Amino acid sequence: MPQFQPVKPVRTHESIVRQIEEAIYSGDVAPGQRLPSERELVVQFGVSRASVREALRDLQSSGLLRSRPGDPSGGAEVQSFSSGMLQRSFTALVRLERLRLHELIVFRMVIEGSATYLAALHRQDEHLRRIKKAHDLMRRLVGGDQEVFGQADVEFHQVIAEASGNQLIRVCNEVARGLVLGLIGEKLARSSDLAELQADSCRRHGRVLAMIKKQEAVEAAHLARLDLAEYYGPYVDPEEADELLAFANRDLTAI
Amino acid sequence: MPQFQPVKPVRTHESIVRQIEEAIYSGDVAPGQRLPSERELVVQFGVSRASVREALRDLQSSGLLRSRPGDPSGGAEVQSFSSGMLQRSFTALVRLERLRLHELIVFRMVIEGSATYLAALHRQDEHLRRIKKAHDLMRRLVGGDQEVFGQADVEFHQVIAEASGNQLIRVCNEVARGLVLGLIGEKLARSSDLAELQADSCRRHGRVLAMIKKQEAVEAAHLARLDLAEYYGPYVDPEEADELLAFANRDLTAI
DNA sequence: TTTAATTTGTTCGTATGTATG
DNA sequence: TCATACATACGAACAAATTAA
Repeated sequence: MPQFQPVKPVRTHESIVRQIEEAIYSGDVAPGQRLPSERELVVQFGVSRASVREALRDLQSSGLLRSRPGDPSGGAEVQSFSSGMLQRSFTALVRLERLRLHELIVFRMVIEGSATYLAALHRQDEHLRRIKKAHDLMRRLVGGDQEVFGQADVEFHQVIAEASGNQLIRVCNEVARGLVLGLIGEKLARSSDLAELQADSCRRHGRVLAMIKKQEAVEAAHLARLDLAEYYGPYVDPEEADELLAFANRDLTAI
Repeated sequence: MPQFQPVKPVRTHESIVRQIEEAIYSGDVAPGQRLPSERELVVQFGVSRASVREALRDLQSSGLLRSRPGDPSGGAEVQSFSSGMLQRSFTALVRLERLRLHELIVFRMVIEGSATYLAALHRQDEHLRRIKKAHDLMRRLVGGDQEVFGQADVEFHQVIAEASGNQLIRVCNEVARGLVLGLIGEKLARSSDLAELQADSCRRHGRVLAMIKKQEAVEAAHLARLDLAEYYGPYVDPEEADELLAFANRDLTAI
């Protein structure tokens, strides 16, 4: 007897999604290029307009396409990767599972620590220059608007993540940062001693920068984790804050 | 003059998606519960069925809903979180950016190393029992079918990730493993010296298990990274394999 | 086992808003 | 201003699938 495989009915829009996905991933249509118009796809796939639209909606939801009305230069545009889709998935995890801030910060420490470690090893002069530039900007902005200061802060971490040379780490870092700020961003901006927080942050970032410059990777990662533990510690329970500090110092306590 | 904010036209399906998302995230409808039927939603939202369907398609694409035809007990079912949506996002990153296997393995080492570290600290007896059980099963399956052996292997890593107590790390570990296996899974299954590979894997896993049992977290993480570096090393360029080994030994070389 | 009811899946036709030349 | 090509949205209808009487 032949071995039959279980089948499940394949929906119209699903096979459209699969074909378009494959066309994108195979490089048949590159980011920036455009698909045929909906009416043209109706002809090519031999299905109704609604089915084509549902397939396109699926692909737009997952960030691969973007379409807007009244664009005569073609149909939906293939998008290059953006962390938006990942952000949405992680947000679903955080909100569905009711994750605690403590857990997000541990994850952030894992990713940022590794990013910093790799950045210290692989950094180019150009990276170092951009990190230093972001740090200088932060120092000049101490005492000012938290929104603006935060942008320089983000740039600092972003360049380090880039310098790690690992896109998965870079993207995860970006997402993790967004998740944490989504939970306590407004609380942070309304701190009474904002200027002092900013100054502390600058000092700690400076120490990380120095270790990256000296290519002392383990210590750079340690300081990066410590930075996060101290920065976000006030927003979790005291015993959780202690656990964050212990996790930050993991390598040193082991020696 | 008042400060006007830029606006962008909001699509019909978008505001439907937002409302349903909010209903899910606020706990108004919990996973397992069902939304009203499409025709009922048409009435409630006051839009056409096509718009409702496009919104539902969006939410199904992001994994929050699932609907199937002919179920009189209600409409789309709210799903609990699954890593499927994350897997899809990461796959898009890997394929759009043409990521190399080396990069995936480094990411996997970061996550699995941290998971193992945390597991060694937080493990309960129940975790230890399940890890040991998975390891015993692996040892019995050496020399057998790689598919079956692989399942026990996955269980081993899965329990460790659970024992870490961090869901973000657990999910990332699951996804990262899927990505790597998606790239070299079939290559691995067709190895000539499969039994030897499996035996080596068992030995290394045993060492990790011993360190988790002794709660020596740093060494457990080190061995977990080393396991991956040695296991996947043959599938990347020689100099990349050396880099993986160096990354695995990072803590020890620093001492 | 059959039937009826309810649901999603799919199609067609039509009308409208929007951007480009 | 107009013509054109596009996405957006609506309404009605039928097909297919599932469940329960």
